[in-house]
Amino acid sequence: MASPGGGVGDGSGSPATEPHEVIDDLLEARKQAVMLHNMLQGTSSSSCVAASTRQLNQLIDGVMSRLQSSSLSPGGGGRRGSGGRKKKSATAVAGPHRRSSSGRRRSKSPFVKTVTTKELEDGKQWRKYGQKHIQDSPNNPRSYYRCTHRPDQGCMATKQVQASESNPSEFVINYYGEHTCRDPSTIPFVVEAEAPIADYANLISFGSSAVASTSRDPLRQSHHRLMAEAVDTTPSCSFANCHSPLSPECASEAAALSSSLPLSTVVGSAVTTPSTSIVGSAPAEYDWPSGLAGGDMASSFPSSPSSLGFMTGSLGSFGNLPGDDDDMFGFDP
DNA sequence: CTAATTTGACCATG
DNA sequence: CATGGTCAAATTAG
Repeated sequence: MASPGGGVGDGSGSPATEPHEVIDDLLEARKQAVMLHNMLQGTSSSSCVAASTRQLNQLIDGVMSRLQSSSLSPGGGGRRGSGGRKKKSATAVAGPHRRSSSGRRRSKSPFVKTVTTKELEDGKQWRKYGQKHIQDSPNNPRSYYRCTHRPDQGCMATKQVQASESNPSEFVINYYGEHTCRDPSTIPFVVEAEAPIADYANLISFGSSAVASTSRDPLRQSHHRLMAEAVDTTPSCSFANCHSPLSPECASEAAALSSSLPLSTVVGSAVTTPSTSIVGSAPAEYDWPSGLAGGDMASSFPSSPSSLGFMTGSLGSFGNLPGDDDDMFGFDP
């Protein structure tokens, strides 16, 4: 059903929660996430072992309940057409054009990365799906691309390419979303994740464990491992300091973690061009295209290490903590 | 033939 | 209502 772009039939029921309630929940969730983050980061050796498990569970519980309750529930079906699409001249006319789309607008700086470069190649495969003249620069139309693997892998990454007004030889590229696809040719590692990973799944997946568990996504075998990598910065710290004598597993798992760590962190090398300036930002409220709610965006694959130096954080939704830590994203020029 | 692009229409948001 | 993002039929390229 609900295949991307397909039927998406009705936007019927669904009580549509009040926006401020949503924000409220999100704020609360964020607050707790911050606390969680602080706990993980500021592991004063004693508090690590003592306070940890229970309080962490409580916090995560709180965050999850907030994220799952009221507004953000995946099944709620608030997303897509949000009510009713009206479809003008198709229903019975059967004219040359049958529209069943919903143009959703993206304004509000979303999870976007802006890159100015001369090179259009970035190592990924994009399919152009639109082009528009925009007010901003009438001379240079904006082209809309999305990942080629969207239909088969559900990769929701998109980008907008536009020639720079000031520098016609350069292009301003906006990247939206993250690649959940993988290059079939360059699969660096095969993951046979089983037992120990489950812990991380619980730890990391806040909203997604519940959500993703019902997902019909066929290729989420390796998610856990990858997610573990994505969050590496924080938990590895706590693991390292924790080294509780009670759990040898902790150490071994930490080792496993850190060993897989560099994979996702060091990739920023072969990006695209010698000189690219990145002006990216990761604002607060960005509702992913179909991520949390749609249930068909499967957490995150870092994609092929050779091409993507950005968007490695699966926790991007929580990414902007008020402090100064955007280390969750691998945005390092 | 299949896959990618072009292009105009549709539609949500401000 | 204007603007911008997306869809999908039609067209072109491989």
